[in-house]
Amino acid sequence: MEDVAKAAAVSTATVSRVLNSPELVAPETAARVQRAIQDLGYRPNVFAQGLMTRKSRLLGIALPDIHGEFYSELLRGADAEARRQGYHLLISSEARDDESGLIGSAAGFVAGVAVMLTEPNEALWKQIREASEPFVVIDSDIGAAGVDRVLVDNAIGTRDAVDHLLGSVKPERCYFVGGPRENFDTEQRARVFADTLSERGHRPDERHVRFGDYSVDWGHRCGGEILAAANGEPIGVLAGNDEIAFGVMLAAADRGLNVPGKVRIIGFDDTRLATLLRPGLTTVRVPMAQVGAAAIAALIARIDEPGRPASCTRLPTELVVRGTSAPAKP
Amino acid sequence: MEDVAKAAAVSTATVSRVLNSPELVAPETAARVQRAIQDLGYRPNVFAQGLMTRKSRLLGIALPDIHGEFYSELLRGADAEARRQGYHLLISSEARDDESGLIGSAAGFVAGVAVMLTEPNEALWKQIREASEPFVVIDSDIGAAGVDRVLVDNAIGTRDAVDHLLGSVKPERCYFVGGPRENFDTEQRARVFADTLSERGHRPDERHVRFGDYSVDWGHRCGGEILAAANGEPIGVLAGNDEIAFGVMLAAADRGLNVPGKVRIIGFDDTRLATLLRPGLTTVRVPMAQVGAAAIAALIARIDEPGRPASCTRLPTELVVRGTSAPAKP
DNA sequence: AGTGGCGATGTAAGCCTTTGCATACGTAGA
DNA sequence: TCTACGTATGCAAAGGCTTACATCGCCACT
Repeated sequence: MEDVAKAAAVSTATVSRVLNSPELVAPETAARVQRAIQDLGYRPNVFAQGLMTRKSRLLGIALPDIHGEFYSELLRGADAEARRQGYHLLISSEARDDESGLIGSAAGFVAGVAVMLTEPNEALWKQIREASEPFVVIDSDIGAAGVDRVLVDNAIGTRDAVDHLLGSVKPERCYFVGGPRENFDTEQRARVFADTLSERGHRPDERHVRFGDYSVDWGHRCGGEILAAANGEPIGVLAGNDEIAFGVMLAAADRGLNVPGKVRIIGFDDTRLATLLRPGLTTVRVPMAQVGAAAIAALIARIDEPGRPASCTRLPTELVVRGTSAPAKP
Repeated sequence: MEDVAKAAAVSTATVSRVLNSPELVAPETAARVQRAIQDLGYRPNVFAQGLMTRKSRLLGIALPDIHGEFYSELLRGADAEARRQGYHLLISSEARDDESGLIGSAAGFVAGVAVMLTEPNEALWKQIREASEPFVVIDSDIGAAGVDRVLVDNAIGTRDAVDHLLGSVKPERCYFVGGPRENFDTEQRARVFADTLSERGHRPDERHVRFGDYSVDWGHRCGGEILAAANGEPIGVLAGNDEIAFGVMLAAADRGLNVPGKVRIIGFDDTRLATLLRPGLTTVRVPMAQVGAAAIAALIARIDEPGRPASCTRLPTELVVRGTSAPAKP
């Protein structure tokens, strides 16, 4: 920096000002300094900057698990947005509640953290609240007040999915095969499923709303039980994610039941799998990349303006009709 | 830090030493300082540290594209290893060759960068070489000399796959349906495919070794052409990745050809898709998580010991036999 | 008893920026 | 012509840490 200052015949203070508040410096001087910067290939030292300003252009993102395309899509959107705004993204594959987690160990050198919480986690939640950095929460409804959040609006897609099912299946024949009971998304989807069905005249009981995990295996197993109980009458299944839906397809195949003829299946997430299957899986699209981008955008907004009121972004879900659901009645 | 020093009745220098070179400090003093650190919840300022030591505990990882589980698996392994060694991981979804890429923009505050290069990219390569940080290259054979590299040993898996195919298909009936011609992996796999077949008595021509892209669609299309030319005789296909393999399965299904009866198919990568398909896809497993971990390990080794000779880690691939290939002859 | 050396600790310089305050100059208004 | 103010720039402190060098006991040796 000193070299630049010398080359441009100014003080280091002016060089700094050219970089940080150009409006304070005379245009000709600024131009001269810029040239010197170019010529010497000067790049400010990030550490010194951080030391002075106590800010960094680093954002953390903590996911329950970077696994599968679901999260990679989220990461993709988040990274794109961060980059667009001149930030870098630090990842943590485990939203751990101990020191080894991002929150604990990155404390102090990230400007903020986006945390994805898919299940209640008191310890982690406490740790986040006590951290000094700004943060936003992804996909979690807890700790609602005064916290920036980015959510998936499961209601829209779920409602549409149920109505789509009801186009060709009786309400009593509709099932929801969810993921883990504690999972926020599954929980919401289950509730909206039940509510929508109730509005349409049939309150489903616990045999119609099932919880397990997000695996093909669970879908296969649960699908088998449901089909066994259905006695061949056409049924509709809304799954908690695409893998479960695929499991249900497998269960139907086991019994030689045609999909969508005898069993209409709708997945959730619209992962790659949904497009690959034959017949193509009707599913509810969840815009993960947008969720990631929105989270980063919200985080940066908070960093730039700490006093702003807490935001809550809801990204819409959307039913994507493919081959595993009967077409709506004409 | 000053507070800690005061609380432990030592100087800040001693506090620093306790943290960085405990062997220089008397055990009792160290204990006293540690207590003070605990009590006051002191955490060293990363920026100040970086300013002094010109080092950071940040590692960059640049991928061609963080997309799909292939890369997310890599990232997972890399992050785990980085965390284990007390580093943080900065991601870049695009290994761009301009300023906006990780290499350009993170220059100066990462201790090193792992770059994944799946195709030749002169500009990026040049940029990397000129960067001041240490770096390791993933999956790329270029710029061989003096550079740390982590590679996938495609040979083992490809050879095994070909031999597996030859267990029930004539050499003239074996095909390779690859991804992009320039892609390092596809290129290697194609070569080993051809070599192995040659050793077994049949040099394949360009009709038997095809290039396209890594998509289901290409597999479908190319598989269709191959099957059309095969006149119903049993054939074997080694695909450049699992998606292509799936495309070929689709092509077989179009023609009502049984898999593995009439068409034996082997994929590459062992992605989730391979386990989900029915029949299960025989495929060559590529240990992506290990690749990521090895890359980070190599990077840290280089950082710790800049003078060490360049390393080259080769992770083995392994044939995983499932349902789409005929069982080997008894 | 005197000295050399070693282990433990303190002192203070320096790492590179940012920024509050001071300075210098020029201009407009009185 | 003088004052007052605004604009462009410089000066220097501060930010938290590491580390070379200095210091100080203390023990072992001559």
